[in-house]
Amino acid sequence: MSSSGSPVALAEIGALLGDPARANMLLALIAGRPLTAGELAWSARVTAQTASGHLARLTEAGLLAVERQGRHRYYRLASPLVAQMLEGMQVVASLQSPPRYRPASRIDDALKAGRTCYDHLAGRLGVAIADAMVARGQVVLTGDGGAATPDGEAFLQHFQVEASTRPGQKRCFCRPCLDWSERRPHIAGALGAGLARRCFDLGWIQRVKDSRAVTITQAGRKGLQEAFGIGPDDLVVRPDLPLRKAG
Amino acid sequence: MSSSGSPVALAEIGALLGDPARANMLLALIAGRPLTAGELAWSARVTAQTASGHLARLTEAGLLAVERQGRHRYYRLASPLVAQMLEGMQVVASLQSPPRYRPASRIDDALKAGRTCYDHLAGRLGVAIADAMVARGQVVLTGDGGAATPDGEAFLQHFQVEASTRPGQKRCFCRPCLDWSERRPHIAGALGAGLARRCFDLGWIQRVKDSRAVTITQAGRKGLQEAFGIGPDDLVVRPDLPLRKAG
DNA sequence: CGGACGCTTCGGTCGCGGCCGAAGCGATCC
DNA sequence: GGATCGCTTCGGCCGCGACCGAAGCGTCCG
Repeated sequence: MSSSGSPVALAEIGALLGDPARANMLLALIAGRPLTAGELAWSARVTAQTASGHLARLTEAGLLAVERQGRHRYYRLASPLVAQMLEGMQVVASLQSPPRYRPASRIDDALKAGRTCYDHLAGRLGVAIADAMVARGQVVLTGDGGAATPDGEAFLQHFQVEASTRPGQKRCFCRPCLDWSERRPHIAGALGAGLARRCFDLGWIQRVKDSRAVTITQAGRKGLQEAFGIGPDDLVVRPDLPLRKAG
Repeated sequence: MSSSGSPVALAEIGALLGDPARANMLLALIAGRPLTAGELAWSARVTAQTASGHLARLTEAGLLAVERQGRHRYYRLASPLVAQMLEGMQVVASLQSPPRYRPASRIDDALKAGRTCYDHLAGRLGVAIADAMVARGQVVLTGDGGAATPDGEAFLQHFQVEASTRPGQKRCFCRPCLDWSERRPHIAGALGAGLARRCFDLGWIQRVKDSRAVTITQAGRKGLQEAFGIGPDDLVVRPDLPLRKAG
């Protein structure tokens, strides 16, 4: 009854995300692969009946979409906007007070290692490429923009990246995109998309079925080393924060 | 304990935003003006002692920053990222199930009418400008990019917008930015910033003190009509959704 | 110095909502 | 057909946390 947009609605979304079980379910779905109610119950560490209630609420709120298939029900995020919202919250969450628990991550190490972010690369791989190009003076990234240097344009031509390098057209050529898992920017825009496409075309990376994760092939390791100077060390997924004691 | 980034952290952020009182406080602060604990208590419709507890939690979580000034304590959002996160959630919230209550908004009508979004214009005004330029074939907007047409570049030169129109440099020249109050895109990037700056320089719009809201001057109404063909009707702030019954 | 004011801390009440066991329902398999 | 499986609904328990009254603390004023 008081302030802006829709105070009630915001609180409702917040309350929905405020329960650990529901948060776990949503995070499990952020990878893009539809999951059954049972799988989501497992990943939220609750019984099937509890999960069922949560899923009903999330679906009714429009955050999830559901599809029946035989005796299974497959749930997925209702829209990319939901994924985007979750990533925005993760960014803020990761800025929070220091260490904390450090819940060991598992399946999503694949996503941290490398994934697509719509049409460009993110995760450890995406950030490594961005770092390499910046370090070599091929690309400049600012707070909310970026550009290729003459050196960079030459490299792109040689690397055969297709991205209307003569910009001013169609879409943003180069901009930073904050990476929630690395907490540092990777390259988005036409340049990011062109780089990603070229890596796929060269067979350096492959999509994981039904997921946004990508894996680096043997050829990819060699190629990334030669083209960008990215070595195995640059592709190691580090834990969220350094451990106090070794595990 | 299961999936990605930081499941616990996400749930904590969600729980923080899940309480109507806290959501109201954050929304009251999204305008950018620091508010005292008492003002926030009022806008959340709770007593001072209840508000105090909420504010302590929000501050300790790193969402708010506080500054003592005499016997007052001024609270503000700790970072633009927090505002961004809230706007992202509002976008999702506004996509939710149909009408709902429609809590009458008041003070924030000013924000809906026109505001700055970092360095460019948003709200009804920002969207009206974007619509006008698109309709006149001066600008093309795509899902995540955009560009000026030759006609558009001529207009910008005539309108004396300073924005390294020869792009490829520094920052993204033109991209759409989803407007939570209008639910449609306005123009961001160097072009958006240049347009905003020019409107300020011409005295067409003025910043509201300590707020992101902007007001349109008398000269502005005339100028917007002449330069963009934006009439009074285009600047009317419509209710969140059309009313069922007229009020 | 006393009093008003802004804000926080403490203590106790109470209701919302998460949880699971048991039961119900539909689909699948043999 | 019966057995099994995936999921949902129902009912009851229980704990967390939002709320306010009262009291405490620091600041400003006359």
